[in-house]
Amino acid sequence: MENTHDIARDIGARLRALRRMHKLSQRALAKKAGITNATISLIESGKMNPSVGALKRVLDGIPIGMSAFFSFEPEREEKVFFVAEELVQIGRGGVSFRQVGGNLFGKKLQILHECYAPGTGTGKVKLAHAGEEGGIVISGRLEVTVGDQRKLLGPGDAYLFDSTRPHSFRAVGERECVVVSACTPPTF
Amino acid sequence: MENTHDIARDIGARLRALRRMHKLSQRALAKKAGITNATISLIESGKMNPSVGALKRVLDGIPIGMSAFFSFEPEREEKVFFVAEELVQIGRGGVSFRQVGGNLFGKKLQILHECYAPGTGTGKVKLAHAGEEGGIVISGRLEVTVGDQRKLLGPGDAYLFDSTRPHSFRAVGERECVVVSACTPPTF
DNA sequence: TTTCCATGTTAAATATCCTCAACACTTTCC
DNA sequence: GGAAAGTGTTGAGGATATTTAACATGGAAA
Repeated sequence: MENTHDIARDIGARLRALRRMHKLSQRALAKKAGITNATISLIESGKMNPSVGALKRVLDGIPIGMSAFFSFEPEREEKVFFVAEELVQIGRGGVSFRQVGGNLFGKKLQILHECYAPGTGTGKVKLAHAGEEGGIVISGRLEVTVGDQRKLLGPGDAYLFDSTRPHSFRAVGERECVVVSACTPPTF
Repeated sequence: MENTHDIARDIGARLRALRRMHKLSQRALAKKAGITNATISLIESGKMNPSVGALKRVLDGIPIGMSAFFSFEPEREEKVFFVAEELVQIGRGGVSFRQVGGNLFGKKLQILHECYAPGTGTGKVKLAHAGEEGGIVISGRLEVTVGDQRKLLGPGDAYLFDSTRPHSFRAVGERECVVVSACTPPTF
């Protein structure tokens, strides 16, 4: 459980890194943002939780969008190849999600190797989140529901839609169902 | 110039739409988020600027990430399902690319069902373009070159990298190689 | 009808953010 | 050296977010 304090420190670290990356002093940024340098100091040192409005004004001064800010992370060496065993397991129950890349912080693309046991799925509650997602069925039969549309897909069939539409997945038939899917931006 | 009030109303509208999409009452969401329903009411009606910490906790209750929340926008109607025959053929030579969705104008995600005849590939010239791409090998063996790294991938193995790095693909061995890949943004 | 439970809104009190002003420190320039 | 202007940090107080506890409305069941 991530508490308010952790969030503040996370925000602070991101802001400090970004500000330095743009070669701005706290005062310079504060002036562009229309707030005081003290606020920026407090935010960066993780000593307070800025309001969304205040953060927005600061980010406008850099400039960077809210969405980009929250998917930002200081650079590191990138891992490119992943053998099958390295795909991290993030599913549970009858559904198994194997993700390419362990930490997608700062990434724009999430690719999953999904395996549904017969009759299992994402549950009754529909998912809905920002972004776009799609996939291709490799084997088995997958029932996909998007908004009020529903369709049964077999091997070679595919789907692609805006993730803000409520959606759910369920494997039907007696064989397990394998799907390769992609999301942008990552949602887990 | 966007002022604090506009931001508050924007946040409120997004949150209300998302909450209803997930069929949660203000109180139900408040309980999951660990805050009071009054706060959610005030946020949704645009009467205040929540702190980032408070917003984060609310979004955790939905759940949706910060980045996704700020890139969220209302839905539109479009084609979602594609049977195998509808995947448009855009490959040539020994390589066949079957794309999900015919016209990707305005889309952020491109998903391909790729099939390489033994020994074929994307050619000697390395590709390099904006975006990010990844994929999972379904069958056969694929040699992937990214920058000065090269690796031979088999079924279940995967790759994920920034597309600005020069890269190329080639099927090796005697069997054909099948891969499901994704790009954001689309590059064809 | 009456009661009950759920919804969203709001006033007053408390907790927190944000600013103003000052502080200590370093770098730059005479 | 000393002044001047830069850096980030902190205390006190006014401004604002958040809680507590109530209010008003609406639908469902008796």
